[in-house]
Amino acid sequence: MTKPHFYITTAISYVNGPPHIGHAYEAIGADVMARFKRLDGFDVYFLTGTDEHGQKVQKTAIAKGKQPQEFCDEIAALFINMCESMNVKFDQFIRTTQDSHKASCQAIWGKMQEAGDIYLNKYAGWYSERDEAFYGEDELEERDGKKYTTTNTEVHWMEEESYFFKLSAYTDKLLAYYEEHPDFIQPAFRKNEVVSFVKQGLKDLSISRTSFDWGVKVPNSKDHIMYVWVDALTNYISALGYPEDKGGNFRKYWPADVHLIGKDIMRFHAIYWPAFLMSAGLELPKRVFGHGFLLTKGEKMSKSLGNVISPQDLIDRFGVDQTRYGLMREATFGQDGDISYELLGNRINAELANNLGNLAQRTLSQIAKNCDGKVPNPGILEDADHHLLDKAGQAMLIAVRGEFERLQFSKAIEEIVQVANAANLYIDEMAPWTLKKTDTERMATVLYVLAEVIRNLGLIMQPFTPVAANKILDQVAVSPDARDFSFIGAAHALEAGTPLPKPEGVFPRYVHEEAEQAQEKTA
RNA sequence: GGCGGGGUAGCUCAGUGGUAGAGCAGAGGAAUCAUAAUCCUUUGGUCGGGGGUUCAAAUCCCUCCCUCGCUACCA
Repeated sequence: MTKPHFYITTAISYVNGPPHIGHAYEAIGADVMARFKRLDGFDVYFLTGTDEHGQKVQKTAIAKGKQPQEFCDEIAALFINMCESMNVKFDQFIRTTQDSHKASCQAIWGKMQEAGDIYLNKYAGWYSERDEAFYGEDELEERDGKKYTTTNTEVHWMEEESYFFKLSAYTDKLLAYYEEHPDFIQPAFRKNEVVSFVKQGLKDLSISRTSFDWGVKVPNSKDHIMYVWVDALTNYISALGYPEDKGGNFRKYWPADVHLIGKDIMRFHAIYWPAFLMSAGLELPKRVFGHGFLLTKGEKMSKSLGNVISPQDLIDRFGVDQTRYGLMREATFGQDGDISYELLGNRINAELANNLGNLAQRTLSQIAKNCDGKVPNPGILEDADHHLLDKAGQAMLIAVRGEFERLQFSKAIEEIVQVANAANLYIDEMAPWTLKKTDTERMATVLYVLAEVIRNLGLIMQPFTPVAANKILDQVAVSPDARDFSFIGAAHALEAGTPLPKPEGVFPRYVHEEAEQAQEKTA
């Protein structure tokens, strides 16, 4: 039986600076999704990488006395390290300076040209070198006979020969596509924005430059290089081997199931990219999902405000699993979310340490002490037992899967937390510590049911907290080859008598700095 | 300016005509297996302002205020 395929991508990160929390957030989101799908029986391909061309990169490199490629190598390494430190397991890290990528860009360019969608003309306008962008007259202000952008960078009038893409020809085709594929753009409110933008009518797009040379050469042209979009967006297929497809990955994984991107680049993925693909006669991705940004105390993070929370800060403070969980939990994916050390710390303590971690610890330590350190032998199950087991089995998987289909990670976690809640309620009602004195058989049954719930929780938590979830599974002696989601539920329940290792906490409480300081004072 | 979201408990949000809800935070209690964790109870809101329709409005209509997003070539 062949597995269904699932291809997920993040945006490729521009190498004009080291990774920040936003990059980590997106990478973790994609990784959580990829892990879920792998565990749920899919053949997953997860792509991320870096966008390395452009005038800004070239200039920054030169300013630092480096060759552009050398500079890109350094920054790309930082992004790869960030993924590793966040336990983000991609299948490929693509870089747009790879030869294979360049060849792919030239191939899709050729296709678009064959379709008659590329023509040569002149692009003229007010250009800011620092921003690498043209500005409209209305976006500028004049001082001392010079023109400046609102961000206070000087602009010059520039005329440049440029290849154009006939985006205007795709207005109706795109609108029809959105209509026929209502889930193509998500969240839904982003779709509305895109549709209303396209409805205004689209202008042709300048897709080449001659003013610098750090980019992919336009086929059969001496001095044109491709400009951003054709180059950057093509990574999603160049990574799969388009056009030769020697490894068969393109055939296998394209079209992508999800392009996971930031809300700020929605337009490029929901308009330009589909138009390019239509022009080249290629299939369109199934879904483009724009996530929100992370704010802190309601404000954008910025160096000048001094409120930057870096990926490394979070790992140092909370740990990798906790950081992944906290980010996926605290914000609704698709909307902006507020994070702070306090919010994340509270969330981690309330849900991971107190609710889930302590549930495992209190159950397993009772088993260790009172059941000879083996999976207890259950007697006849009562209604309450069945009820809890059902809730923690297929029902939980189905509910969580439903949330994953919509990339609602926070809601998925809510479903899981509810099960842990129910288990805490159950353990208090059953009070196995009392049964120990009155009815050891019933105690064994209760502890068995709880161990089984913990097994299911360990399984379902793997996408979010891979290391800790697997430690939990180790503690209930689940074989490494019995950890995908097909093992959730009663059919693969724990076997009585299986020896268990000594229990150990997996989600330590986070002690807030304030509390730490207070402790030092009293000490 | 145009178009589109929001404004409900301290915080995050659910709730589209019929006695105001959840989680977290706060308060009190129970229990003592456990990571001072858990469980129970509980304080707390003229549902942005005003007007209207209705037996009845957070929910429908009008108006005003506030806030956020989109409004093309940095990514």
